[in-house]
Amino acid sequence: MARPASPQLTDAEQRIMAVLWDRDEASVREITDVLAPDHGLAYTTVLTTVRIMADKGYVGFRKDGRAHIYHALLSREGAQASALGSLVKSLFGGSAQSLAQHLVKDDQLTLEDIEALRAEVLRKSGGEGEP
Amino acid sequence: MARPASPQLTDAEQRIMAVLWDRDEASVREITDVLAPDHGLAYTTVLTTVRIMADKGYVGFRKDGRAHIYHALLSREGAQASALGSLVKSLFGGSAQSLAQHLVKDDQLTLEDIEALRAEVLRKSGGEGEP
DNA sequence: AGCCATCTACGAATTCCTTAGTTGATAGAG
DNA sequence: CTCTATCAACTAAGGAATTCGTAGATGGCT
Repeated sequence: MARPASPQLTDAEQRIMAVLWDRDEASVREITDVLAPDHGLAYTTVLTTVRIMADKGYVGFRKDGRAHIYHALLSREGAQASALGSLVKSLFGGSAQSLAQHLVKDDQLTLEDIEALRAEVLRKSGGEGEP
Repeated sequence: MARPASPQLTDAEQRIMAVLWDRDEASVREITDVLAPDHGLAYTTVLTTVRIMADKGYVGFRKDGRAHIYHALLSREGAQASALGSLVKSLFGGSAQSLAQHLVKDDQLTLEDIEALRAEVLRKSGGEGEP
């Protein structure tokens, strides 16, 4: 009857993880300052969230004087894959192609970007066992 | 001091919107049945959610006997752009190219898909003022 | 009418997000 | 050494979101 716990990173958690992925480790003060321009969250908000994330095992920390210095325990790639997968499924009918078309339509992918994607696909399917 | 209202569609709202976008209009019973295989939500859960969405102005409805038949009042494209934008920003450092590379790496975009994207870009930049 | 199925309405329980207020420890002044 | 200012952590509380059970209303069927 109650709301189930979120199976993947929530928005607040994502924001904080992004900071930790960018700089390997950071104090609550640093995270708050980095997030300030876009979100302007209170220090205690960030503190509470990272503490919960530590309880969940998403982040670890070491003590430096009084402060806790946090670091990510989840990979950026895994979180990206999870979030991307659920977005494709829920809003794009399971079609990654449909999502990509959207990016093109909004001018977020240039011709150069697409050539690079094409090269990547060819590299993958072309060299299939050759180091 | 409280959590601010979500600026965009939440997960539960997205699920329901996806159904309404697929079939123009639907009763609570229909939405519940469509969502059943993947999510198995109770009828009343769906009912409560669509009612809230109606309050927010996300969906409208007409009465058919006792039942309410709901229809979307938001465009699929707008929701896609909003969700995609925030995902790119939060997890991919603002780089749509990085997101696309991820799709390629996970074999979610085929060579054919990419050729189609390429054609689309060329069509856009090619015909630039011709009706 | 009376019964049954189905719908809406309401509210409880739980998680998530946010912040104010409190507590505790460290450092510096006297 | 004590007092105080500062800074970090912790606690508590409240609103938003999600889930579902229970109750009430309504229409069809015998």
